[in-house]
Amino acid sequence: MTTTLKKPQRSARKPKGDGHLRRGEILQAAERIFIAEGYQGATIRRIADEVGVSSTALYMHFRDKDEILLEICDGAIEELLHINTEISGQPIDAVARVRLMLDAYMDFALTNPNAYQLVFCGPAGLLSTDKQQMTRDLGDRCYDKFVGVVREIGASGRLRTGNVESAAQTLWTACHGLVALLLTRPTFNWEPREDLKAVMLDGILYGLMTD
Amino acid sequence: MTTTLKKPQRSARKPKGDGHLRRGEILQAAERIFIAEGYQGATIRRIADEVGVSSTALYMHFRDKDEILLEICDGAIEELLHINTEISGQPIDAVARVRLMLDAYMDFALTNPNAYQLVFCGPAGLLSTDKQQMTRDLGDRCYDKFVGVVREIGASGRLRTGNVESAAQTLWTACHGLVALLLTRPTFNWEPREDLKAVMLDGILYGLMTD
DNA sequence: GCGAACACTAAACGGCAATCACCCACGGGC
DNA sequence: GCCCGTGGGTGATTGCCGTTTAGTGTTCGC
Repeated sequence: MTTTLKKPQRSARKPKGDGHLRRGEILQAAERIFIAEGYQGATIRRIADEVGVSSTALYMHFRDKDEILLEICDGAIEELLHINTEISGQPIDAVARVRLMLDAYMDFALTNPNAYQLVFCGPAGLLSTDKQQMTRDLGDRCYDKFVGVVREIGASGRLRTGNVESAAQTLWTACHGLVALLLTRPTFNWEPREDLKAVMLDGILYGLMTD
Repeated sequence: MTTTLKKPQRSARKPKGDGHLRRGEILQAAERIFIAEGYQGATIRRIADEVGVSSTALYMHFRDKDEILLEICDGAIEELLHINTEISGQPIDAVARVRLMLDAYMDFALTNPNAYQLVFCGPAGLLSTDKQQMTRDLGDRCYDKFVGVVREIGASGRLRTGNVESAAQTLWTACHGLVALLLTRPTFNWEPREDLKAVMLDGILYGLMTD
């Protein structure tokens, strides 16, 4: 029991100079490139160059490329979860909380376009499902916060149509559609973003719930 | 054995076909693979193998890979344009026509998932804008048909909120959001598709227009 | 001091889109 | 009957990509 442990020294051994910093450096460099140039531009070699190490070195700290980018996305989504948690606890009308959440969701997408697209717009097979598990869990927790408030509305009989789940999924996907197309088709002749957000929120909340 | 033959077994090489026949063969093979395996799976080599020619031969008939796949998408979108044109001319209430169009749009996306994702969900920089010109034009004509009907509704004072353009864009993007997430996150715990479509259409039409 | 773990590297692998330098059967003008 | 331009075709190559392998020097616990 007390002997022949595989990794006892690993934790006992204090990380020396560079080792424990490297991971953070990689994440920072990857985030810069990813934000500036998106998924296609954030190649292993570019990131490694930015850090000043060989591309192989990245595999010391991450299993593969997607793990790096998804960890960046996780950071962003944690922010969203925090926002949702805060809104969910506010002592205001449930519909107002739903509106705040959806508004924050759209703002989140527009402020983190590359992270949002990677997580929510990525073609079905681009990222393998199991690698996304962590990110998915975070997203699900955001969704759960959201459903909780919609459930309140349903419990007080204010859902105009559908059940709680279908109403929540409709609200979510509608807002997703707006920001997704704003991001992926920037050359389209869009009305002002704030106008579209307002029309979307007014319309869909009015359409699905009663005051 | 016969002599003086360099490559007697070269029957693998296709008999010479006229240029335009070969072009059609390539499109058909590409469509099969594209439908079955999506953008990532439809590589130049796979398509060329399927046709039975070298990968280089594809560049005789198409400028690059995207031109092949976009031409497939164009065919699909032409169908949608045809459907929209038919609906647009039907002698029924304008709101009913809008509903039919949106319903057809979502059906189109769900029956042509890969084409839909390539055209409407593709990350901002995946396909260069100019290569998509033809496809974009087709999409715009579909949208124009749609806006035309929304304009009728606006002209008769039945828009509850926003102007014609923002209402049309809101309706379109909301429906896009639903099908886009249904396609890209197939493992999510969705309500039945038909239920979601109904709640979305009921909700958003009720929210944006009066009867 | 020594062996093991660590942080890292150069080189290579296989796959991708795209390009290059050819090759050759065909058909019209001579 | 011969010549030759041309269009459809090819294998080799380029230059990316993510990832793997084998190896190098430094450092640390013992």
